[in-house]
Amino acid sequence: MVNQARNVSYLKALGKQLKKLRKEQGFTQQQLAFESGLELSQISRIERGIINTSVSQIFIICKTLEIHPKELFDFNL
Amino acid sequence: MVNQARNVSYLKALGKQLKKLRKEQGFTQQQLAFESGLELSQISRIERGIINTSVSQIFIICKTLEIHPKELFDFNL
DNA sequence: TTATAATTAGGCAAATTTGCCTAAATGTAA
DNA sequence: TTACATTTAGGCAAATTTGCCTAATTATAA
Repeated sequence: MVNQARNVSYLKALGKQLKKLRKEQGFTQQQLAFESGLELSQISRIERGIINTSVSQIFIICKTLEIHPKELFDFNL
Repeated sequence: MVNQARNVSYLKALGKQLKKLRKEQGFTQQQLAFESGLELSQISRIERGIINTSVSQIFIICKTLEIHPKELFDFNL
């Protein structure tokens, strides 16, 4: 998939939303990484919107934060 | 990412939801593929839940179907 | 400021997805 | 059944993600 189709603006918005929800739930990136089993570097990449992550990781993150995936996609643009 | 962490049940549920919404919007897989610029085979793989697709493709599909990503994740389990 | 926590950054190999292709299987209407 | 539309299936190379690692940068509190 070429870069153009990666929808960078969406990825940025998604990352911003994740960061917001993670903090609301009182998690540091490290805690989220440890409890989800994902890599700290990957959490960071997702929040910065520089990676086009998979829906599985979205599910894993949401389960760890105890939020519904719908919440993570609840943003404009 | 090993297969276990791919959350197959979630991917199956997501695929089922996509199929439901695509039909509600009156699209065939081929139409969705053409209008979104994604591959027909990829649409099929996503709906069958055999692939762990990316959030970018989710955004692209939702835009084409004129639905909010929240709707696509609006299912249980 | 100083020390510590938290986040960002970057490289690399292995794993996985994706587009492209052809073909088979299934569904649908006449 | 027959014809046609739709979906599923599978192989392959290229593109991309992911985990693992170390280090640098930024934020926070004493």
